Amino acid sequence: MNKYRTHTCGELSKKLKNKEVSLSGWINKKRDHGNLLFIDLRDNYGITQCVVEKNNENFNNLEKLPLETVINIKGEVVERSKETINSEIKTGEIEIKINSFIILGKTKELPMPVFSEQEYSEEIRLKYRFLDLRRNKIHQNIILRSKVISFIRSEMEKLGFLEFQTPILTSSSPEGARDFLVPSRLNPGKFYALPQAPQQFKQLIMVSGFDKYFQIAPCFRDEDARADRSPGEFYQLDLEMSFVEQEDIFNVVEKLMVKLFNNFSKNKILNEVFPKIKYSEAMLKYGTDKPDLRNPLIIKDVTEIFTRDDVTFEIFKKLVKAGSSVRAIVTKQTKDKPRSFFDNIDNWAKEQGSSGLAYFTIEKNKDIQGKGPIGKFFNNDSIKCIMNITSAEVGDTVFLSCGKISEIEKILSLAREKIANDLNLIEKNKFAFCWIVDYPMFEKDEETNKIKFSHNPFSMPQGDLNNIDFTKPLDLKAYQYDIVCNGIELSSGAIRNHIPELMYKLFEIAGYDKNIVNEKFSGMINALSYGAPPHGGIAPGIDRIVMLLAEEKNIREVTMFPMNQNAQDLMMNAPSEVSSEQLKELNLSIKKK
RNA sequence: GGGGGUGUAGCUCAGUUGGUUAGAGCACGUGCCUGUCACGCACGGGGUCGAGGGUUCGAGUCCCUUCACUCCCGCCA
Repeated sequence: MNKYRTHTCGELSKKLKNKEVSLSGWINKKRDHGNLLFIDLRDNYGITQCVVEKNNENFNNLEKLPLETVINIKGEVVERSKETINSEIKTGEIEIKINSFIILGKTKELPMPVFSEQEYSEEIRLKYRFLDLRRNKIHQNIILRSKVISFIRSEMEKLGFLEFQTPILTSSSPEGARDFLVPSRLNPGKFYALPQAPQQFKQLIMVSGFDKYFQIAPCFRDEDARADRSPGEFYQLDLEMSFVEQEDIFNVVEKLMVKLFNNFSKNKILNEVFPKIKYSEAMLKYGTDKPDLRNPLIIKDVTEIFTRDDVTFEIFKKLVKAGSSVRAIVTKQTKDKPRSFFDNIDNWAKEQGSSGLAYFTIEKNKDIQGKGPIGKFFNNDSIKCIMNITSAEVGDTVFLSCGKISEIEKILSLAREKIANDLNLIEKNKFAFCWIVDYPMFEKDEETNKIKFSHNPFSMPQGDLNNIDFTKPLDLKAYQYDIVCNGIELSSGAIRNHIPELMYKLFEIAGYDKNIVNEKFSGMINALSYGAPPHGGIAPGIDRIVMLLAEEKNIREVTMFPMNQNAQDLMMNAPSEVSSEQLKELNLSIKKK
């Protein structure tokens, strides 16, 4: 017999009544009646109530144990009387009558309670993560994460994918996020980089003829944190397939996501065939390439209204003349909302750094008229024209933003979310997936005015490969796609460019000459020159998938040992200083400030 | 790099217009209590009010600086 336990704290029932058992776990909670003491013993599997009476020789010692002490108890399984059954817990029909106990792990005074549903400061949670992780909600989140990953592995294997590991120490690449660098001892002055994704390796795996690859891959990017973005490291379901077109990738991922989300959540998937939205359409209708489709609000372009003579809103008219655009969000039947509702939104928009949101409500007496701060600038005809474009009706409110397209896209995208939340328009408990497709190959850098890759430089441009018009690079579309759920970008992927000449040409447009490409992407460009199959893939973010399934708003809630916003591990004290010997070996010196 | 929020007991928080000795719940300690499951009751210990400076007869409260955590912008092929 194992000296620590015969059973776990989650499995005992009436079937074992009157049996002698041994349990080990943490003291979750004590209820001390003076002559009768209840101890809730907790382990990974559940909670079992243990009871001891005054006449037992262990009573006084057990009474003194602080919460979270780890003990082993030996005792008898007793069926509870009807009135004392606790239906909240799995083992609620029995309790253990304690005969003896041993302390296995003492505890100091707790910096944070384990038995409590209160929220605690992030600082204390991260410093004492091992205590935080004992708490039920996050404990279950981490278990869910484990199950999700197993599920994905088994599904991928069923689909014929092979799992491979790729190097963690690799080379820095000029595109993309900041790299984490690792100095090389054997090669003084040179550095490895941690992979931002196994991008080149997975393509090399295809060139090596393995056909279908996947990996639960760690990715490292030295960028600032957000609620849905861990600083430093995160995990992707990285996958790549040979001899495929875009639709083949969609098929695999769509089916996997539907199976996964149906298996791990009760929330309904709104469209099991995910809608495909062109990038340009997404930017127009939602102002972002990661729209939350649960949100019914749609943005419309109404710039033309402000070229009409009968519209007298001179501020916007002047801006439009100078090249600005105007776009609108319409809220249904909001004419009776108090003034404060509208002003609130306008003020909020100003706080976001925009010039605010102009608005008027459509009313009808004899004629149709606009009511509200800017209502008077529009007459019956011009309002009808706006109603026509935006599908607005009498009683609706029109919010307007005017400015450079990139600016109004940004503010209206945020306003869509803000207004929908204020009006409670977002269907909770639903998953709304979509594909965003037809990304542009290039975009203009707003600061330098230079042309750069808009996403992945390894993507295949669309069109007849023998006859691509490179004279208008900004018009080039790529076989590049994102998958989005509830406004969260889950992953992006692409059909890759496997033709070296074409790759050189595209890099040239982005300002990298052949020599740089040969140097920076030597492994890949070389491989593509020796018979590369057409291939493509995608890499859904594991952390964000689990976050959606666990219905958490913050990625730390599904990450076992996360870093804080400043990329520090408060529990392990990372990053930390290193000895001068270590620095010397690496040929490094620290610049004093 | 920039903007917002928060910071008071081990933990979660309250603290009015600047005014006596800074409070509550949980945790901890002591005592009472034989059926609780957020057990109950009584008593007790515990505070650099994030730090520094200023205004004032008087600062947890007002002003300035700064630090920490967090959310957002930038950044994230």
